Amino acid sequence: MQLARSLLGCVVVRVAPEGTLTAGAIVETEAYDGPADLASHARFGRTARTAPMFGAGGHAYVYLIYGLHTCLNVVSGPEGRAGAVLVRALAPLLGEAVMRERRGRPHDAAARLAAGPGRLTQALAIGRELDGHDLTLPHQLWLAGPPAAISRRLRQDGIAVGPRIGVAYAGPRWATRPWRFGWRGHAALSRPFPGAAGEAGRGEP
DNA sequence: ATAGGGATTCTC
DNA sequence: AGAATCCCTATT
Repeated sequence: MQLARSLLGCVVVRVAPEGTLTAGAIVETEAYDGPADLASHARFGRTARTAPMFGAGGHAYVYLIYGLHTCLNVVSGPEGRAGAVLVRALAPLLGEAVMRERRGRPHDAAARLAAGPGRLTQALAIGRELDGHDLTLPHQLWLAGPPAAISRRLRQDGIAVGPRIGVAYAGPRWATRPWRFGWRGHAALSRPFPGAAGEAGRGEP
């Protein structure tokens, strides 16, 4: 959970094989724990797919969801201890035009280009070939610490906390755990946080 | 071998 | 509200 919080404001840098550079600041994350966490892919123990989750921290865990979308995770903790943070949304910093072209949606607002785990990986051209990739080295895909200006703005706006998305199957105990973190009020959030100002749910009688 | 389901997104 | 889509997991 510490990692999920501290990743907010950090910059994801991607250099695609063609040399195309894209980058964005993380505005939303979700924490997933080890085998005890019934919402985590680690709940079945170590398998071929989830092996990176059990590996050394600072590496990527990239998987395919719903047969169509790719999700990027940052592995946490020491080797042997499963855990990862899903990166759910980025605020674009570099390569907006490239992201828009990759998304194939010319009319999308800049802040929406990487708002959501699937959109994010599409905008940065992150595929399963990067599964297990070391994110601490400046090669292909890596993480940079939060720039001072971004860090300052994040501090001013605050961090919103809420339950994780799409994990109802894990049962109430795990589905309601407040392990989703976001830059409060940011336009690049994948969706609003419950109780967050500015966007209410359905009207209440 | 095969069935069931999903850390999503877009359109109707 | 519902489809698209395919890999992973579990079961036979």
